[in-house]
Amino acid sequence: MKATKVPEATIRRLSTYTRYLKELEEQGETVVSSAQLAKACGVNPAQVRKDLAYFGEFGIRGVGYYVKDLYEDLRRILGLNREWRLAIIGIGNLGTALLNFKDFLKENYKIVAAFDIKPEVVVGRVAEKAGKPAEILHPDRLKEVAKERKIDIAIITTPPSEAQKVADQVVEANIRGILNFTPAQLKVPRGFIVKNVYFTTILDNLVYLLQSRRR
Amino acid sequence: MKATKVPEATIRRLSTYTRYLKELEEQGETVVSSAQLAKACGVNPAQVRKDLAYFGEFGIRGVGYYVKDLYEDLRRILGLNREWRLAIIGIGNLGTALLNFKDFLKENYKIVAAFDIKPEVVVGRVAEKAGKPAEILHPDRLKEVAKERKIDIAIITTPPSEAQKVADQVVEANIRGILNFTPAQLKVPRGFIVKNVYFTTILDNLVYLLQSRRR
DNA sequence: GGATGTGAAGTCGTTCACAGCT
DNA sequence: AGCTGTGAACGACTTCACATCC
Repeated sequence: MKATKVPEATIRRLSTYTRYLKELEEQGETVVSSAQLAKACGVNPAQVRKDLAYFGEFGIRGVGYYVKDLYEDLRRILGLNREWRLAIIGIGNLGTALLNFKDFLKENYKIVAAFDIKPEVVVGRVAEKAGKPAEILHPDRLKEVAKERKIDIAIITTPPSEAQKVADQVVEANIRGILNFTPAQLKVPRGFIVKNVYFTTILDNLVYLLQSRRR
Repeated sequence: MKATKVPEATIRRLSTYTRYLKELEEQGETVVSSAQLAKACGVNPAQVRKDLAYFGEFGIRGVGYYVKDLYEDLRRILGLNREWRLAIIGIGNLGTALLNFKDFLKENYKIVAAFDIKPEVVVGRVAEKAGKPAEILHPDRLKEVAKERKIDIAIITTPPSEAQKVADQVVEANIRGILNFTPAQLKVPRGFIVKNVYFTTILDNLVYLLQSRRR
């Protein structure tokens, strides 16, 4: 057990491990080794052990890890053992998809609000897709609603040109976490955290790899 | 100019640089320094120069880089100077969003096919959103259609449980690039490339950071 | 003068290899 | 005997600092 800073990559992998552990648990497996976990998640066995070592000792030498215990420990470590309340800002195609996307979201994530500059325009689209009338709010109400509904995280799916302005409002509303789907580089004050989901960039990346290996 | 392997992170950043260069060009700027580029993209100036150094010398000492030239050089390096033909497999909420998502996709990406196991079920949804009847094909036709339409990249947006099966069909169709939006760990033979857009994982990551800093 | 290009130093993350438990 | 936990070796990427060139 250390107090060292935990690499970002470690957290990403812990998240992957939990998914696999959940599967194992559903299959009734009780024990798993670092080697097995590593293979399933495409990493080195020592890496698995190192990742866990940042947070304590979870295994039994000569045996492995108890699936259920490790699963629960990891969920606790990652903060997935409590509810996180999300708002989606920018109800275009992507925002709409996310609103309807509950299947992909783990149970501990709850979408509690949706914002768009043109509520009246987008409300129809969401309604027809969700099968019930949806409530879309104007971003000017962010601060008020954030407090009222205890929003933890803002997901930004506006056009890139609007993203920084929205981010400023999010900060103003004191929502500390931002998941940014736009390619814009958001600037936020210390204490706020932005994570980017650059799938455009990842696509570019894929293209580079494809292109550079046909030599 | 070196023949060393280029770090993945470098490619990601080059992609970011191109976006900023495009902006500069539109604003009529002709020259940019590594310091300016670095600031806009949130990295170290030396990093910018190192990234570029993998591919040659693009700047003029004492001056900086010509915006237009660098933009075009980077596009060429990344392989963005030709058309890439995409197929989307799995026309649920996310797949539908991507189909309607042309605004986010650069001009050189073209969606040329959409697949789903239940074409008749999803076709209505896409049609009404796109404003014109859409053609949704059954994945069994992947191989045939891939050849015919020269599909370069498959974007997988099926439920996680179907992802590996679909990936096998993609490989069978000899589509070399896969952009995987599911949390499944896809196994493909050597020569095929998978890139993951784990936004679920990134969300977990954000939660960890939020949770661990409130101490 | 001033900004690039780059070896060298530094930092961070991964893998090895083995001691330590069960 | 077997698998974890971990210091040490390794490797990869980043940052520094300065020589180089316009």
